[in-house]
Amino acid sequence: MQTMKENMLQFENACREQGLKITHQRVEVFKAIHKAKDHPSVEEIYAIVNRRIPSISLDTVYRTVDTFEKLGLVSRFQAPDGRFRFDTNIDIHQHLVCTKCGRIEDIHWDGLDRLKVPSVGGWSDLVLASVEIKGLCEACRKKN
Amino acid sequence: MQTMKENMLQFENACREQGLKITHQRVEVFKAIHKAKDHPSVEEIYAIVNRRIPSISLDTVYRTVDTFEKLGLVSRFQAPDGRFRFDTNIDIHQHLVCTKCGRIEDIHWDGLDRLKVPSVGGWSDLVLASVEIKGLCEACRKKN
DNA sequence: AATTTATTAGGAACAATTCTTATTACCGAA
DNA sequence: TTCGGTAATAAGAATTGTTCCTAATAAATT
Repeated sequence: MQTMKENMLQFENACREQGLKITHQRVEVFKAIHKAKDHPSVEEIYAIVNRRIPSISLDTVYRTVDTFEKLGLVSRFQAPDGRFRFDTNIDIHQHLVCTKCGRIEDIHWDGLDRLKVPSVGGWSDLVLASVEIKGLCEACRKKN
Repeated sequence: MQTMKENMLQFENACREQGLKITHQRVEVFKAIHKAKDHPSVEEIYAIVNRRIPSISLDTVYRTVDTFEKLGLVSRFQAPDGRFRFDTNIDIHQHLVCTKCGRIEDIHWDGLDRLKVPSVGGWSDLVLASVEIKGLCEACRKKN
């Protein structure tokens, strides 16, 4: 577990290495994603950052989040509703998705790690990219 | 492995059971998905069916494909490019995705079947929904 | 064949994302 | 510290994928 200060340093170093400018916008977007625990969408990140930089444009959030993904600072995946969602956890790509409300939660599936990704004729560099498990979350189950 | 004739019978029976009309459009969309082996998108299905029914609208393909999914005749998933793709194979949800060209291939991951989906506090009815493995397909590897 | 009712075509509407262009601001050099 | 070159940004237009709306059409039932 890293502190926010450590995260910021890591972020700034990654930018310098790549010759990217450390802009106000990038700093705030980075912080917003790191603080949010619920896999925010671009729209949600925008709403958060907008409170600190009212002039920021949605497009900037899109571009910034793209940049961060290329730097390996965040991971991106598609929720079943079709929107991109972002995560500072770039290792775990196993998600629980509620079939009712769409809520997404990270999980760690013990045993899956130990399983070797199968080799398939012709294909190379195979890497397990994402695992999605569907179910009913606590809140939705209680509603019934 | 089923013949197309068997598939058509299964399709027609499923429609009758649900009180759905067996329209020209539905028949052609069904055939198109079954013949295509490459997880066609709506746009691609439309292009194929359009050759047989030039007047068909894109919206009809969307609706039809929705209907088929509800009947359990096809499965739908999201490609990394964000578009829906369809598959007549409704059992296997393990896909290889080429990081270069986006090509998608079904695979069967032996061993994954035997793994029990983990139980997570609060959540219920958990079902493994999809597994995505990224890599480089043969064609793209040869290009390098 | 006529009637009923689901389905369709066509285009408008919508939502998420990307593109365009003039303006701004980061950062290295003076 | 100030300045200039250049990457990054704001704003909104454009694009893409999908869904909605309505009058017209065509399955299935009689």
